Amino acid sequence: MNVVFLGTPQFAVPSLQALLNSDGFSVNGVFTQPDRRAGRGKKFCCPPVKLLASEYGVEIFQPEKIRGNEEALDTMRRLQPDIAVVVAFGQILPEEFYTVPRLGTVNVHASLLPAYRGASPIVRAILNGDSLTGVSIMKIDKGMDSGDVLSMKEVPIPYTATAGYMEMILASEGAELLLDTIVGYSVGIIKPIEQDHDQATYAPKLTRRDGIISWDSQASEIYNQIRAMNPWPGSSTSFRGGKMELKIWRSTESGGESASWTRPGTICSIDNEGMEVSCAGGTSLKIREVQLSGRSRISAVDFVNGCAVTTGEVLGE
RNA sequence: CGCGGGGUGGAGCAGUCUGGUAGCUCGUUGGGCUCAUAACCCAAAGGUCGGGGGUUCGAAUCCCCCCCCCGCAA
Repeated sequence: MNVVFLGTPQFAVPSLQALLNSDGFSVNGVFTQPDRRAGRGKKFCCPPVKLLASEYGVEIFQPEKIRGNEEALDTMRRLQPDIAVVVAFGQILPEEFYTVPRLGTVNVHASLLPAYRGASPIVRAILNGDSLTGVSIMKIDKGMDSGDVLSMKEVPIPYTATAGYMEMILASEGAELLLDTIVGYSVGIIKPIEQDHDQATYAPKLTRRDGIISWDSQASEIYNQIRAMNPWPGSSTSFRGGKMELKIWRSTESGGESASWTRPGTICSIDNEGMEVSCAGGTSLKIREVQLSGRSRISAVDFVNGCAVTTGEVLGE
């Protein structure tokens, strides 16, 4: 079966790899985002999908925009795919494009649809403290992740999981499910099922603001935020009147309690595991790993020793 | 040529502007105190200050080159 693949970041790599490894499929072409100047020094940087595709000698296309692009449409027709697969491509496809393949175009989405439609389903699930998520394979339609679902697989979210970790797990689960699904779909065993649109929820793209910690929240909420914003954008807070910008990479919910009159953000105790910070409602969170801007990640203990942190100092101001 | 921060005993930092062979917290080792302790007290070990070159009587500190790490921005 001929396949055209559309994807860009690391999350899409396992799916492409699975298709390339499978005997039943022939990847005729790969669409991915153009190389961007990115990173320190603004060097050109290839999308991960491009690197993998070029390793296998697959034809690569990097149109700036697919919408309204006759050349891209002609290319798609020329490749004569039986099916197209989209995994975190980063562009909205026009109808005349995704309907070119005989079997249409399917998408791998990292949530149990219709929950968390949109750009960052994994992060939002962790942010909300969910213990269950999954991957869905659905048909692309005009809406945002609103197409008919072909298959889903549930995946538990461990209590300590970070977004980066779940992304890795879901990428490989998605790849596995993708292969089974398009095989089943192509022979007619799997039928598309319409989503319950009334139940849809949305996962908007992250901004840097989502990483700013408000200590006036429950410890559990901040704990989830710290996991969800790892590895990007990280959870940050200011310190010592804004002279220091502190990122918090790892915390544990010690179940500790702080006096309810303590101002949120106050470092109420320090021991050889980290520092206990008071949060809303008398809850507290143990900070274990931090990073000062311009420096590497260090343990909270090293931070305390190096910067002469004392109890009573307040984070977030 | 995107902006910026940093590389100092095992760890994390100060000292660099205003040159004079290095300091803090923690850790390590030994000893003491204690019923006892990741607590407390005393002592010790441990650094060619990222690398190279230059200026100087003298460079962690000033000048030039290189390597590595990180934050922002994308």
